[in-house]
Amino acid sequence: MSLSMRDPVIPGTSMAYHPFLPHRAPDFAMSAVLGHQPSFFPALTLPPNGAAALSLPGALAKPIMDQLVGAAETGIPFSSLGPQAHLRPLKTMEPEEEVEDDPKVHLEAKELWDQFHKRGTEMVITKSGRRMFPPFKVRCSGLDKKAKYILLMDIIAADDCRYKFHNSRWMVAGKADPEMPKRMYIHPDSPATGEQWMSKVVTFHKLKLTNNISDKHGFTLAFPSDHATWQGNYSLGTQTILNSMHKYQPRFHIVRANDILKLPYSTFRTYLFPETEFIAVTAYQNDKITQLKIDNNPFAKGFRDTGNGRREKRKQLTLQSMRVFDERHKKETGTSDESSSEQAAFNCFAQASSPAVSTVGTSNLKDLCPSEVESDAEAESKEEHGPEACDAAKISTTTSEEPGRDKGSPAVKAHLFSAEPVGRPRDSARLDKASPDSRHSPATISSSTRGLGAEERRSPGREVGAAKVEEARALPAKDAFGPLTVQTDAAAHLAQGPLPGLGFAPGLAGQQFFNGHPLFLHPSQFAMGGAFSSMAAGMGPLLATVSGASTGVSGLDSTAMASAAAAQGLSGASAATLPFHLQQHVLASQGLAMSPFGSLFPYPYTYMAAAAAASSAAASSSVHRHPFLSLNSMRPRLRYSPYSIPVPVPDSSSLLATALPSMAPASGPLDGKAAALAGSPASVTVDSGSELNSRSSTLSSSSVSLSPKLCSEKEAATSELQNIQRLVSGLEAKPDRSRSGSP
DNA sequence: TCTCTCACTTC
DNA sequence: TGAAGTGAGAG
Repeated sequence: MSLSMRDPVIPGTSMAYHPFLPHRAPDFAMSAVLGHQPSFFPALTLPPNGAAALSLPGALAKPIMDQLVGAAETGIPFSSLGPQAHLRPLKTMEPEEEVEDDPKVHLEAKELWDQFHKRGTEMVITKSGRRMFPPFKVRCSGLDKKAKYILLMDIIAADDCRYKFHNSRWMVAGKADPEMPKRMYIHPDSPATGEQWMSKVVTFHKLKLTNNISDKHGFTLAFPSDHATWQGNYSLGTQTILNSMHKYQPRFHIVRANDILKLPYSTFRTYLFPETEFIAVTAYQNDKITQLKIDNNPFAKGFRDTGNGRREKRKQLTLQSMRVFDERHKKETGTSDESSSEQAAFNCFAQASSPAVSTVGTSNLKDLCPSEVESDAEAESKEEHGPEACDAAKISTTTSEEPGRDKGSPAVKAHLFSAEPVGRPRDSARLDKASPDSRHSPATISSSTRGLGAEERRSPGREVGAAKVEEARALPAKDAFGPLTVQTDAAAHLAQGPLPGLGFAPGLAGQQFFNGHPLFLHPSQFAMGGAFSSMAAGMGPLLATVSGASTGVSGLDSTAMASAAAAQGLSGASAATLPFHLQQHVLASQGLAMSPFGSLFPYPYTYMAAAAAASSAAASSSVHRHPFLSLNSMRPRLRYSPYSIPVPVPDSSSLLATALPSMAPASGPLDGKAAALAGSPASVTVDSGSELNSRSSTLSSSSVSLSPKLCSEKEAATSELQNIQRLVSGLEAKPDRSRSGSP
C-alpha cells in the first residue's frame, strides 16, 4: 500500500464514520495505517473500542480498518502502526439491539431536601466553587441493563427574579441579572450500562457552584457569529456559574448513548425535582438554613453545638474561664455561685452566639416569586394564607400521579406540539398560564431526535408525545416517577437552530452561546476510554485543522496540548485520546488561554454546538428570558423548556452518512421563528413556593425564647458573662470592680 | 454583598 | 498526612 495522507479516497470506497470524522477521516486513517504520525494528532491512541467509531467499508477500507482495529484492541499508538502492524479481522459493527427502557428516577435524601426547601434552600457560591449541599443524588431504575447511558445534570434559572432576604424571608428584589454562561455536568462515570447505573446511587456531589464568571474550570468554545448553525459559546468544566441571590433549579438528564458524541442526537430524558430548587448566595442569609447545613453536612461538624467541634470547644473554653473565675470568686467572697447560674450564663452565651433563629414562622421559598414581580405580593399573600394544602401537594415527588403533572401534561403537550414557530412566545405564555400551578415534582421530559422526519413531527410526533404522556401518567410508580415524556421535534429544531440575531444582554453577547448551556465535562471524563472513544479519533481532523492551519490556537499546538494533558497526570493513552476540546479544557483549567475555533470546524462543531444547544439552550429556562422569546413577562414560572435535538439518529454504522444529509438542510440560518420553536417551553411549571414552616426541631434548640425563670437567670448569667468577658480580656484582675459593675 | 482567612472537619 | 470541604467572622 502506498498511500499518503494526501491520497484521495479511492473511488467507490464509501465511508461511514462518526460525525466527528468529517472529510479528513480518510487522511487520518491512512496516515495511521502507514505508520505516519499524523502531524495534527501527535500521540493518538485509540481506546479499546475506538474502532467502533470508524467504519470504512470497501476494498481499500478493510485493511485500513484491520489495522485500526488492531491498534484499538491492543491500545498501541497510531504512531507505531506500520505496514507490518499486526492485522486483525475487521471488527463487525453490529447494531445494538434496542431494548425499550422506561427510566424512573428517585431523588435520594428527599427528606433532607424537603427540610431545606421548606426554609428556602440556599447554596453558597464562592469564587473557587462550592459543592451543593444537600448533594444531588438520584437512584435510577427501569434502564435497559445492557444499554449504555450518559447521565448529566445542569442548573437552570428557576425564574426571572433577583431576590433579597428581608424580614426573615426571601422577597423579589427585581429583575434577574443577565444569565451566566450555562454548563452541563456529565457524570464522570458516563457512559455506563443501565445495570451499572441502577446498581448504585448516582451522585453529583463534585459539581461546584461558583459566581466567578472567569472561572477557568470551564472551557469555552466560541462559534463565529456568522456560523451557519451555531453561534456563541459552549463550555466544559466542573463548575457551574450562578448569579448570587437568584433562584435555580437543578435538572437531571438521562441519555441513552454509548458515546458523549452521540448526545446531540440522542433522546434526553429530563427530570426535575422542585425540592432541589435553591437560591444562590455568597453568604448565608437564613440562619435556619445555616443551621440545617451545620447539622447535616459532615464537613461542618465543627460548628455543631454538640460534639467536639469548634463551637463545643468554645463553650468548653468559656466554661473553663468561668470556672477559673468562679474559683477566684469563691476564694475572695467565700460564697459560690450556683451551677444553675453558670448554666444560665452558658445558655445565654449559647443563645447569643448560636445562629439566631427568628421565631417568625414564615419561611422563604413560599415567598419566592412567580416571574412577575408585580404579582409577587399577591401570590405571597395567597400562599401565606393557605400554605398547608399547597405544600402537601407540592412535595410529593415520588408519586407518579401528581395532580401537578396532570395539569402540566396537557399544557406541555399542547405547547410542544401545537405551537408553530411563529408566535411561540405568546403561545408559551398562554399555555403556561393555563397551568400555573402544575409544579409538582418531578417533572420528566424527554426530547427525542430519533427518526422523526419533518412530516412525522407534526402529527405523528405529537401523538407519540401525547401517548408517552399518557403512559407516564399511568405509571404506578411510588418511589419513582414515570417520565412525563414529551417527544419534541428535534430535527425541526436543528433545522431552525439557534438564533443568529439573538439580543443578548450587553456584555454577554460574546459569551453566551445561544443563551445556551455549554457542555460541562468532568475531568475524570478524560480518562474514560468509552465516552470519548470515537471522539478521540474524531478529533484528529479537528486538531489537524487547528495546528495545521495554525489559526485556531494561540501559542499552543496540539503537541503542546497533548503534553499539557499528559502533564496533568493523565495517562499517556488517555491524554492522547483526549478530544481536542477536552484537551483545551484541561489547559483551560490550568489557566491556559485558548482562542476560539472560529469557523475552522464548521462541521464537527456543529455537532458539538448542537450538543450544547440542543441539550440545554433550548431546554433552559434562559430561553424564556430571551428577549426574542420573552416568555417570562407572561408566565408566572417557566421551569422547563424542551431540548431541541438536532439530528435524527442514524444507524451507528453509518452515522455520518446519515447525519450529513440531514444536517445539510439544518445548517441554514435560523430565524426568530426557529428560535422560538427551539426554545419552546414544555411548561412543566413547578410551584416554587414552599410553605413557610417555622417548626424546626434542629433549630428550636437555638431559638429558645426565654421563659420567666430563664429570664431571671438571664440577669445573673449576664453578670457572669460580663465577668467572663473581662476575665478573658485581661480585666479579671479586678473582680470586685467587675462584679460591682454588673447589674 | 462579597471576599478572604481561619479553625475545624472529612476523606 | 495532606488536600479539600465547611461556616464564622472580619473587613
